[in-house]
Amino acid sequence: MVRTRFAPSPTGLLHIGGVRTALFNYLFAKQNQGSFILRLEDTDRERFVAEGVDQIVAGLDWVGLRPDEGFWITEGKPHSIDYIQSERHKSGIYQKYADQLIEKGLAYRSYISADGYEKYKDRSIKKGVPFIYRKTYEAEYHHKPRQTLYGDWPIRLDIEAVKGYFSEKKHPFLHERVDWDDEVRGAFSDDLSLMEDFIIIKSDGFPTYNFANVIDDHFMKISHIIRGDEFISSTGKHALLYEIFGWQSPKFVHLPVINGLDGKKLSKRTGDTDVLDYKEKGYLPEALVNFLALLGWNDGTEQEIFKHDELVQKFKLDQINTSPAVFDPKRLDWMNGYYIRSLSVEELYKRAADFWTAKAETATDSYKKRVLSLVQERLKFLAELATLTIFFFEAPSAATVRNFYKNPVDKQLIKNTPDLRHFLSATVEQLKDSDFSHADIQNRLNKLLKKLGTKPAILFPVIRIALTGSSVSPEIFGTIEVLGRNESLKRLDAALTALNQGA
RNA sequence: GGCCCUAUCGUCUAGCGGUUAGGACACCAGGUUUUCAUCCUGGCAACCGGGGUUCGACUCCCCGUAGGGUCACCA
Repeated sequence: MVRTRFAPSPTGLLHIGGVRTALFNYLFAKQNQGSFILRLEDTDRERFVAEGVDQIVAGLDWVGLRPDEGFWITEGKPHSIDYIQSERHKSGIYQKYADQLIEKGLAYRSYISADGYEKYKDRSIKKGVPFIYRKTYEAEYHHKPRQTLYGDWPIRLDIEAVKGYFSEKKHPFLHERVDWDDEVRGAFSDDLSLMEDFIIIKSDGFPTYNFANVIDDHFMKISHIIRGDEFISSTGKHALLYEIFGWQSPKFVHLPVINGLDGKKLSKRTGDTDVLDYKEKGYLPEALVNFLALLGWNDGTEQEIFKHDELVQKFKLDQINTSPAVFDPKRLDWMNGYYIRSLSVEELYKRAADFWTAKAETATDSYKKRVLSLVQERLKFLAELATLTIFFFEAPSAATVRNFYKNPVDKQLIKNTPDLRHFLSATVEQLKDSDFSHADIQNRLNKLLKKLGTKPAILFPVIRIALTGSSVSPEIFGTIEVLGRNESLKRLDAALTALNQGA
């Protein structure tokens, strides 16, 4: 039975890297008809951010990674506290197993203060020796208030004792090293003499990550630990703990990091913002998911577009890459645009509901849908909708129109200086009797082209400026059609007036 | 610094001893009645370096080099 977990710490927001990790856990679980579990690792009471919890939940919900079990299930269902470490801590489970280790002589309460520890560390560094804390230092360090209340001092694992323990058991390797396997990178072997007596219970009584992780993964029957590769270096500690407790270790899977375009760790500047920022900018969750799935994984073919179900079906652990990937926002934009283009207008209309300008509010649904179908192919993300469609809801100002005629951007309009007034009035004349269907507009404008003896590259920009107050817009016939008879003729006339006033 | 990981176009990547080193994004050029976009066509562009192993290495091994991770009472 495959059981994976995503175990974020609410010390900040849910970022891109976290979503990718959650995604891979989710995909692997779903593919194997297993369970995807969401666990909250909130043992760091000092850096706890309450809003972080809601944001993580909202972020996962938005990208559609619904946990099967966890401190949050789905909307409407109650939260479960069984997956919140601070709540589990109340049951005394972590302390229980720490006490067990103390009884066996494999762990000890460490009476060295954080300051004292630092002193030892500095001393070692000066000597040029790696700093590896051992129980023997305890004797050297006579801290006065040795008999303090329970819980005031941290508990450390006694590595030397552990070595002895496994040595007595004639374990083939564990008295010297811990061996473990990574499903994507292969065998690892960590030298125990290089592992310090790490803390398993902090002085505030809470377990450390290294300890809580092992206890929880064991009791939650996690089969595969899929996490970022920053955890590779602490996995030896986890593997050792599993051996000590005599528990079967889950499989370890470490994912390559995601870097920014500058090759360094993702930062705010390079795209690692709150996932919900992507929602606000109008990225489609399925596009983000598709994009993220391809960061560190591919199915060996040239396919790049994978629908949700396809990802679930095709995802393979052994196809995960070992080298870091760079988050390229342009590629995301392309993929998002691709997904937007593949939406039906009806669906796009639903998705785009929050992205219209204020002026668009009064427009009818059908009008907005027609506008949408005109701009759909040029949207990279929904937040672009407002600026791309503003002229469909608001006539350009006389000054803007005048300025575009005075300082044209279009190449042909710079080279040639048509009689603007004549062109505009001829257009009005030509369109006056049109039924304003796309075909008829096209037909009439083509006739006009002949009549004026000019080229599309000259006439159309002239019309475009009058209609949109811009040198950029969707194709001209469609724009006129959607704008409709009244508005089109009105704007053409207004442009004429603007020109006369400017002269 | 110790331990560990990684290394194919600018980017995501295919390759798993013999290929004209493939695809996609980006970029450039041309085409689709005008712009931008879409779409189509074409182009530019890569095996970090040095040793081995081998008839033959992008592929395997070693050493460099570069980048990254980690050395917390953070996860």
